Amino acid sequence: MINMIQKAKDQVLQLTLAALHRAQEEGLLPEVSVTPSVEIPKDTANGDYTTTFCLAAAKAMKMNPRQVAQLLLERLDLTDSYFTSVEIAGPGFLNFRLGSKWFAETVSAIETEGAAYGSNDTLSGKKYMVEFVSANPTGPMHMGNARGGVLGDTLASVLQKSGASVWREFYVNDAGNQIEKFAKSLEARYLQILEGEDAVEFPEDGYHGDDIRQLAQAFYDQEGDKYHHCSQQERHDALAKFGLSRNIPKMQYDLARYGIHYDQWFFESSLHESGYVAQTVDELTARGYTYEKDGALWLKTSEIMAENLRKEGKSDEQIEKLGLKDDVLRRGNGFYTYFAADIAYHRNKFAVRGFDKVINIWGADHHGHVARLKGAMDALGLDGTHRLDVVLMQLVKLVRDGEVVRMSKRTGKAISLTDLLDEIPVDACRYFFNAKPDTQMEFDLGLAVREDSENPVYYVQYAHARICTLLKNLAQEGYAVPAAADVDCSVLQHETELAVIKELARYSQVVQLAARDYDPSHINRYLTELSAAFHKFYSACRIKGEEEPVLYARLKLADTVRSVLRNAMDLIGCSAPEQM
RNA sequence: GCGCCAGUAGCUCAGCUGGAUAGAGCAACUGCCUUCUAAGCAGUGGGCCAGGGGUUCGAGUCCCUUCUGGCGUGCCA
Repeated sequence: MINMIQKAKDQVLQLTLAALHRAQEEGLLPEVSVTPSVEIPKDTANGDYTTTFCLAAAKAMKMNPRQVAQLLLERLDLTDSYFTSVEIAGPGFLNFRLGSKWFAETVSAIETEGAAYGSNDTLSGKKYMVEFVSANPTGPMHMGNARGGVLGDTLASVLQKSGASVWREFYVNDAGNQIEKFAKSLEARYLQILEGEDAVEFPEDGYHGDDIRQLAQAFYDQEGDKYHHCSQQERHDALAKFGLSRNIPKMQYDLARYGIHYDQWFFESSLHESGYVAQTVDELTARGYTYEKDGALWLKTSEIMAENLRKEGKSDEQIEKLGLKDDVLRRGNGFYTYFAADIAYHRNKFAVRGFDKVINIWGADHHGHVARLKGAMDALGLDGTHRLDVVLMQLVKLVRDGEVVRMSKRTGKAISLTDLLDEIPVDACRYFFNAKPDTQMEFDLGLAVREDSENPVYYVQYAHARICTLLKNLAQEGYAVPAAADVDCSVLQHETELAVIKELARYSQVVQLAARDYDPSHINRYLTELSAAFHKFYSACRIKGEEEPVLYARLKLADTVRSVLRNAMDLIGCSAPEQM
């Protein structure tokens, strides 16, 4: 849990405040209530760390920022600190430059922490669930599921690295209307096999994909005409059960090919069978949040949401304009809606299984559902507003030869996740889909297929492989990687060497950012930047043939990069090959 | 109509929640392998940060507004 960036920042803060107090004791500067902020300049010409304190405080002090900076500068004592110099720059920045003490500590910290390096305790003790993909088991998964799978899995890893205990879950929608539709579609295909294509009409709103035909055929191969003349209910049940028994393992298999494994596959049907859905609806009724109208039971969604919006400071007029509507929980025909089951499911996550925080990865087309579900949790006294977070992921736009490819289960023309996996290496898929959730992505199939050395993942993998070979070669010559304690970091003076160490130090911060933003793409960018820093170092500095202190220091540096690259590649589920 | 997300180089995207001259990768062009992996490095060209107002020492970042794209607004899931 060592964060060298934070340690450096804290020290800049302390040094600045100490100088400020000295100046104040001497009566040269007035008291102000401005907290110094410490930043890392984009351009290292402006130092390694900088504080804008003088700029921010000058106004309150009614003084010139540079004048304030000068007074502080004269009172800054860098003895035994991480820094070797400070200077005033621009309108009044105080720029600090790191010295070898910090570099040595950084290398040593990474060695000490090993595979745990990068972890932090910001979420320690918290019980998280990440629910992701949860694709309908009625057909093949599509590109959006691929994105959601990668995103959810990596996010879960990032949260774990931040100290949380994380449960990965797939919600199987094996109940309700779409299962009915699934059964009817299978039934039509099954009867077509028995009676001929023209004898049986296919339902207009059924699933038209070839996978349905194949499932019906497989069912026929197994059961023959056993379900030809039975009751429709019996046939439906048998077909749905058969279809799911084939589709779910298929999904598990495909996700496993991506390196995605769940702690639990949670079945919607279990909530209905145990009566938990009915109980949950009763609980809402008991709390006064439901009413009956037109034979159906409704949830007072608009009332709950309006209350939440008022808490956020929205005016009644603004709320009025939203045209909030209530939702049906139990239909006129007595069946519970998907929404009712979903409320029960989330109640189960909080009330039964006790997760502190639940994160759902949903397609952006479900965004209308977010506030309603949170509101329903609030109504149940489970504080959905703060404990339920939904990451909305923009759908992937498929493009082939400049033409948009629509993905729809019904047309049957969609490129499935299986096809994708057959065409593109897993590492490339994981790296590509591990992108910022809320931007629309364009996936060019033509490009993806021939994506090899152009893919940024290879840039990172190459850096890793390069180091591994290097270490092997040096080992053969009798040069083993030294312990950090035996390395003299002060010989590392080249700009590229220092840049590598600064990059290495950023890792835990990056993990923390990814966890905070629910955006694991921070890790991707970091990997690219660390690799770039290494490649630059490698081009600028030789290792073999150097004087021993330099050779060993650089060897240690290369090995440290290797370990952090490996660490971060593991985190996002990409392999780090030792040779390419 | 209302709501959510987005608009930054030719393309794909960063920009650490307001800091210094807006950055990478790809594509284009120019150099660099008899010495640790050239799947690399160094360099060149490329920008009204969608438009307009505002807030302040300072705005790609915050507020208002217009435009463009995606999605949503079911007794579907």
